[in-house]
Amino acid sequence: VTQPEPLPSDRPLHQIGEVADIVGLSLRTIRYYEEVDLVPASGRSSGGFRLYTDEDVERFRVVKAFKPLKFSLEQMRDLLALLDRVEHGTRLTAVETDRLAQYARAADDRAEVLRDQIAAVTRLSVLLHRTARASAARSKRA
Amino acid sequence: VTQPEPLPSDRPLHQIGEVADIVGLSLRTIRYYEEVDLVPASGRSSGGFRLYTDEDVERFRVVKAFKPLKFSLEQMRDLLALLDRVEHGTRLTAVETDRLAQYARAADDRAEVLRDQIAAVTRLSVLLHRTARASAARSKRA
DNA sequence: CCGACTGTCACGCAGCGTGAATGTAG
DNA sequence: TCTACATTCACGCTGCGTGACAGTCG
Repeated sequence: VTQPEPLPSDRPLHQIGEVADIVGLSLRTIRYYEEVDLVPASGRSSGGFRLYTDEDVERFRVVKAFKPLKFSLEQMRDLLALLDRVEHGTRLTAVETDRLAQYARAADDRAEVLRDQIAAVTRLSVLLHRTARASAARSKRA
Repeated sequence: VTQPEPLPSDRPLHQIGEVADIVGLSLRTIRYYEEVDLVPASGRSSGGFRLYTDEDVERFRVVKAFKPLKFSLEQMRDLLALLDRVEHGTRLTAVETDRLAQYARAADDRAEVLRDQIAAVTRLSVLLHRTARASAARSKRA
């Protein structure tokens, strides 16, 4: 009972500026991701404009989400490929499933680091606020 | 009723490797921060080794904490200078106090962005875990 | 035909990593 | 004297920013 696949002609195609607005990446970054073979455009207009499907947009979202995790290009490519294959209903091998789980754990670990950073930043922020207030109070008293 | 300042000779001096271990920065990074005039060494041994005071270490901690906030070098230098002056008991002008408060608010804003990133990462992590589990289950069934 | 959008170079910069060759500390 | 730690070049890399100049879209 598979859903009928929407025809390619049904899918809206986006040009680069639209994608940039949607996902919040610069044009340069989007082009760069193509340059390094991370998220190539699905097509080109007759005049040479890059055209992206909604799936492409989703890939950009994934990349953006994983960017702060500092994975290597190699790893990002691998991860995107795995997700693509899952999306297309392809069966993953045990090894691939394992890699997916590893990425998930790696993400958890790095998220932990990010949380620590936030904690440190927050502490400093509090200190700054306090210092600023104290400094303001002293100048009032004078 | 000022506390008697501890003599410089009382303060322990650290060489670069020790500092690196304490704050968790690479030697290269520490030298780089000196190169760009962010945290210069307080002194040098007779043979040319960089020597750092506990205050210097604290400055490295501040820089490290603010690193994920992506402030410019200019801003980091300014902030460190302000904190130094506060530390030394120097009165800040109203303008400076204001800048301090602005940095604090900027830190809050950027921390917010970091939180969003973590949320996005977490969502993706959950998805990955789930996908991996589903994939594993299917291969078992086969 | 106009203005907004996009294309491809190509240079530049931050923030380090990574040697190599040499000197210092204890 | 040994060796662990430090020094200064200096080149390399990633991840884009930022024009410049030309072509495309509607």
